[in-house]
Amino acid sequence: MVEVFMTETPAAPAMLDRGRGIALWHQIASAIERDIIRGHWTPGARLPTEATFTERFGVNRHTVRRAMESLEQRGMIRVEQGRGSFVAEDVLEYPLGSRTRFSENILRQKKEPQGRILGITTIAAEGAIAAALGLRRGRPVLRVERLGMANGTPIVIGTHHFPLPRFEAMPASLAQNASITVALAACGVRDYQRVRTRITARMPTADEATLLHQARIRPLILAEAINADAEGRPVDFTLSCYASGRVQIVVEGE
Amino acid sequence: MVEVFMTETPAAPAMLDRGRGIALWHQIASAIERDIIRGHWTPGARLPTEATFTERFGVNRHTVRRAMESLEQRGMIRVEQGRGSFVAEDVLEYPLGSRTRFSENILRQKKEPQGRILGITTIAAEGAIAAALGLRRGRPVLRVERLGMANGTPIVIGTHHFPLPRFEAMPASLAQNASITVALAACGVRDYQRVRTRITARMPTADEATLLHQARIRPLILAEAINADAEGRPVDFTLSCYASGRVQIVVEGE
DNA sequence: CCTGAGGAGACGTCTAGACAACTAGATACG
DNA sequence: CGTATCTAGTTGTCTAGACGTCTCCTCAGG
Repeated sequence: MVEVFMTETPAAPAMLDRGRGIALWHQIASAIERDIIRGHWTPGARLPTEATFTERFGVNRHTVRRAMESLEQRGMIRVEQGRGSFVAEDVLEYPLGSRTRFSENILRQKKEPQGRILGITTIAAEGAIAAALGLRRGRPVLRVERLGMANGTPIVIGTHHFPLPRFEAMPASLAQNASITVALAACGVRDYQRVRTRITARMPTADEATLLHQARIRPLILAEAINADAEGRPVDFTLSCYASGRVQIVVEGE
Repeated sequence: MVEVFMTETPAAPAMLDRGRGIALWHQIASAIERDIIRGHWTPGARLPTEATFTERFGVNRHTVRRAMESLEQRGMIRVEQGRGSFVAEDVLEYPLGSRTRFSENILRQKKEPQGRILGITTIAAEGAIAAALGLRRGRPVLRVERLGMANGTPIVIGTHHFPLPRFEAMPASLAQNASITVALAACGVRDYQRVRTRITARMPTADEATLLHQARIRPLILAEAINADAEGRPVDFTLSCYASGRVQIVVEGE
């Protein structure tokens, strides 16, 4: 996770009004909230430590902890033992339906979708991949690893599998536009639909945690999905890893 | 409010497992929760004091306070400075619509409606009463004060005003059945509808607080309503006081 | 170069005391 | 009999210290 330390000083100790009927912890919470709303710290940014706030506000550490607790209770910040406190980030709602499209999902929530191709390799389809795509084991498939982002914030790592040679033109398209939908169109698949999605969760690898800008202790949401073309032929078998702290899967009735 | 002190002892200090990785405050909160769920304390009952729990569990008062705070956060209990902690009570949803009927509202939420007539007097209609009922000032009206309950718990004090002599048979009916709807039917009004409802809030008098089993610091929700018969003639002008901690008015579009 | 251990930083828990603020009940006075 | 005051009970706030637990980074050894 990208952690930002702002240099501007937030609310000064002078702001605290002892004996005015408003608890110190409440004043401190309000001051921190004001700075968050004012943009001193952006979503995801790490807040100063308890010790720092203790010094700044000139109060006991437990008083600061009481203030932080109230902010966390309101969903404004996130406190993690051993790591620090962070400004809460918006949780993205990610609907999974028959016509799931990454860019559309992101645009619908007024965010800018971006994609970055992490790697393209050709592998032999085995096990679940072959089964899902209806291929004989050993047949070649194009494996595309893609990082999906919303407003520059990593959201999902998608590992796609496309049968070859049908989709051999994919790499050329992806080189110009990191959109799976556009690349599929370039290969003659102008429309496709979700056949099935399976959702589970697991802990991320170090690389996945780094790519998704999340703590290694934060689980991933995994979605295993099959997409088919208009004729019902499987075109894509995808394994997606979502940053669980930042994405919430919404499964609607189909 | 009726406050009940159970004689049975809840979770004993022996239940606490120090050094087992589960925080003491969490164990205490779970023990209290278990006793609430088990029925040791009924909704509305006052819980033992912080000092009592401190003794029972053999821990510091702040540890107990941390446990109580977590229970309050989950809506399981209600903590009031200077008074004590109470088991939270279900909040009754009370819809106000064109066909508001006390008994139907209560039954719809699977509770047993009860009524108790507090008093019946004849007064001269003045001010708002005369205006609302379309009467000349000074005309006699029957004033009926009624306590509405759900499962024996007081919900509302309703002060009804019925024009005389049209409703002179009301007392006889109410003597047998404390139902306003039944009494109106006995006087020939088989159906009626809400004309208008005005909602506001105020602090209760000592008597009202006692009747509604609530603290004097807890405000009342007031509803001022006019009901009319099928011909549109006003039949009832009602002032209702609802226990705000136990009732939530739901106003639907008409 | 990779892995493990150690140390430093940061939050979590528990104890303890003191005083503030609120509430309820009892008592006294008009 | 009603009102005001006082006292005791109960929760709220703030301070303070000590130690536990988690995380991350650095360094040393294989």
